[in-house]
Amino acid sequence: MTKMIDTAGFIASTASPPQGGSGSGLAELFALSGAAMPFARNAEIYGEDEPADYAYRVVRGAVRICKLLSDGRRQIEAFHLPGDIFGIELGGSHRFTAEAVSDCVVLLVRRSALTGFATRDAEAARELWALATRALERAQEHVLLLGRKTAQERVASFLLDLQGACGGRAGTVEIPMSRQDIADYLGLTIETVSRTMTAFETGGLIGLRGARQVELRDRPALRALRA
Amino acid sequence: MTKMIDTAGFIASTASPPQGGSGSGLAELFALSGAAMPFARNAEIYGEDEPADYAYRVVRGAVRICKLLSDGRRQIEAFHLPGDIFGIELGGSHRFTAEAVSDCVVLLVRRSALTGFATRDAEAARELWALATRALERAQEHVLLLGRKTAQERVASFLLDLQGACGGRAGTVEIPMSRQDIADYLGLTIETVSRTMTAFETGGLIGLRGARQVELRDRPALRALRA
DNA sequence: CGGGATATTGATTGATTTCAATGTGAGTGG
DNA sequence: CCACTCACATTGAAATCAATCAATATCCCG
Repeated sequence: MTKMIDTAGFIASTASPPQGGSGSGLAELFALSGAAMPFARNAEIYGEDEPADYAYRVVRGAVRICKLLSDGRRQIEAFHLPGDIFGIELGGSHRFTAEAVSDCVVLLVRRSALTGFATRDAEAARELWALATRALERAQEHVLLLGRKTAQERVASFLLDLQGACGGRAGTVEIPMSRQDIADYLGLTIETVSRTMTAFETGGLIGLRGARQVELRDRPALRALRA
Repeated sequence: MTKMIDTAGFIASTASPPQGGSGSGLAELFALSGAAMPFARNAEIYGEDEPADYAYRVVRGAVRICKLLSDGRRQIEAFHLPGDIFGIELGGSHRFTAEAVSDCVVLLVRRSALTGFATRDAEAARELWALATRALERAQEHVLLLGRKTAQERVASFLLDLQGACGGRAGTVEIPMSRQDIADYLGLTIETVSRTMTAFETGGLIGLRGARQVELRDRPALRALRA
C-alpha cells in the first residue's frame, strides 16, 4: 500500500499551504510585498555566482534550476512550478542558475525582508526551515533517481511526479519542458528519453499527443517501473 | 581560479562552527543535554519509517544515510563524520536508514528539545535553517555527481571531498568506509570503484597503502578530473 | 597459521551514448 | 492560406563505458 499521492516529486505545490491557522506567512509576504516580474522562455532569472539578494516565488510558468559543467554538460537540479519558492541561499551568491522554462511570472522579495521576517516571527522561521527541508527531500529523491535507476525507471518516475505536480484530470499531463530539459534533469540524453517514451507508448503505458502532452494510461505499471 | 577548499563535499565538518559570538547553539545543546550512544560497525542507528523523535550528532566514527530499493540496490545519500548533525526530519518519521559505517559514538537530543530551542531563540532557529540548507547544498552536489559524471570523475570528486573532510596532513586520507559503501554512494559497482582507484594509482594520481588509506599524489590532476 | 570477509583483476555482456539521418510541428512572411 | 523554415523530436546503427559474471588475491582477526 503506497501513499495516494507521491510526496517525493520535484514539486511541492506550496500554492495552498497545508497548515491551518494564519496560513503561510511566507506566501503572504510574497503576496503583499513581492514585485511581479515576467521572464520570457529561456531567459535567465539569476546566474551562478551572482549575489543572492532576492527570493523568488513562481506565479505562472515553470523555472529550472541548473548548472553548466565545464564541457557542455548541463544538470538540472530542480523544476519549480507555480507556488514554489526558490533562490534562497545560505551564502551571499547563487550556487545555480535559474532560467524560465516557459514564459513565466515570478514574485521577488528582498532577502533581507525574508530574514528579518524570520528573525521576528518564530513561525516564519520554522516555515523557512520547512522550505529548506522540503527542498532537501526533493534533492534526496533526485539522488535516488540518478544513483541506481535505469532509463525506464527514471522516465516513469518523472512522469508520475509531473502528474502529481501539474496533472490535470483524466491522467493527462501537460509537459512544460523540452526533451532536453527532461534529459538534463534525469541524467540521460534526449535520444534515450525519446526512445523510452516511445517504448512506453508502444507498451500501452502512456499515450502521446504530440511531444508535450502525455496521457498516463497504465499508472500501476508506471509505478511498478519506478522501482 | 577555484576555491582553496572545496565546500561542496559531503561533509560540513561543523565541529568548530564558523560564526563567532556565543558559538554554536545547537552544538552546545548537544554537548549539554545530549545522551552519548555507541554503535557497533554496521549497526542500525535508526530505520526508514521509524518515528523521528531524536536528532543525532556524530562524536566519533562515521555514519551512512541510505535507502534500500525493492531489489537489492542500495543508495547512500550521505556520509556523516564527527561534528555532523543528522536525523532531523520535517515529518514524523525517518525517510532514510542511518547505520554505523565504523564503530561510532553519537549524541542524541530529543526532537522536541531542538524545536523548542528554535522557537525560543531566533539565532538557534537560523542555525537549524542553516543546517538544513547545508544538507541541501550537499545533496545538490551529489545530484551533480550522479547526473552526468563518469566513473573517474565520481571517484576523483569523492577522494577530494574526503580529503577535505578527514584529510590528515601530507595529503593522506583515511577512508573510513568499504568499497561497497563508496560504490553505493557514487552510483557505481565495487568493481568499477576498484578499477578506477587502480587506474589512478597506475597513473600516479594517488598512492594506495591498502584499501583504506590513500595518498593524493597529484591533486591538480584529480581536480581536473572532477570536471 | 588459517579462514572469511573484502578487494582486485579478468572476460564478457549490455544499456545508454554517440553519431547520423529523418520526421514533425509551430510560427512567419509572402 | 499556404509554403517555408527552424527548432525540436524521433528513429536507426555503431561505439563505449560501466555492469555483470567469475576467479583470484589480500587483509584482518581469532
